[in-house]
Amino acid sequence: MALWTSADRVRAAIDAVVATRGITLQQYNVLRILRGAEPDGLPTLAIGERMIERTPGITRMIDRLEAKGLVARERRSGDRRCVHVKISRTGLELLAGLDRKIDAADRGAFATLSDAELSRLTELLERVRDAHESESGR
Amino acid sequence: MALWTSADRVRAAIDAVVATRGITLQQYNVLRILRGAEPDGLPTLAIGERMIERTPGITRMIDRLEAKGLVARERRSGDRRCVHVKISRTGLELLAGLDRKIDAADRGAFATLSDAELSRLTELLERVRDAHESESGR
DNA sequence: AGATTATGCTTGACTAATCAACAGTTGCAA
DNA sequence: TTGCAACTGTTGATTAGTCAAGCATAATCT
Repeated sequence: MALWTSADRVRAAIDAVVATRGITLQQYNVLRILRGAEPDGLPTLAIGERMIERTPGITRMIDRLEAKGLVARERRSGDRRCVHVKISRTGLELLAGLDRKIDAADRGAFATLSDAELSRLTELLERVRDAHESESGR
Repeated sequence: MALWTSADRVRAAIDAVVATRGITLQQYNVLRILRGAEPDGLPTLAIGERMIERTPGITRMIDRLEAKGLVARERRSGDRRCVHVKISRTGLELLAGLDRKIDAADRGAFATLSDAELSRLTELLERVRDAHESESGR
């Protein structure tokens, strides 16, 4: 319970920040992933692998992001099944405007912990997560 | 990120267990809360306070649980605005059939941590959560 | 080569969560 | 006591996530 409620509190705090620019936290995460994949872009499913959502959800989220002009789809030569998704200039600008605020909110969320406590927390959480690696298949 | 992904992994593990009885994790949590409130039952919004969800979600979740015969609504004398929700016999039986499996899944989810590490993790998480108490209003 | 299987993504139908607005009830104050 | 505000739920509309099935393309097998 402590795990779920604290995760939700932090989520709510960060969500409030990204909501000021009209996107959701999940969409923000996708944009961040795509920024990290510049300038090549990433196939749709490769984005999904780094996220919590299932495949069809990714397709529709990309739909919404594309409708907002934040990303672009592109069929490449080579494997024509793949759809490469690239973040647009507008998308990059949106992220740039959000970076500092997110950083502040993130820092604020864990402000009660010292640096040492924060690393300890991260370490324990990663061990819990990684223990599920094999079973859950992700 | 470690917080979110580990929370989701644990959620998925527990969710898989309750899904075997046709309910969601949130519904399971509501039933647990109501079992804890026996034999009085609880007003609808009081359930919401102990959960992550917002108010309208609670109403509809109670709708679904009522449709399955797992809970019952009852207007009490006294404050006629309140709707008391009580878990039914069927609901209690469903929980009873789930208890051990949930317990096992829960234990399994954190099996990589020693008891001391688990208490440390809980303590850190609670501090993160409680730090948001004032701002988020819950 | 041709048939079969696997991959990558998309769509449709369904379920669920959220926001805004509402109705009934209560409390409080002029 | 009456009128206004607050509280407790509920509903409608919108948006989003999930499963199952489908289409196109690619890889594999004989």
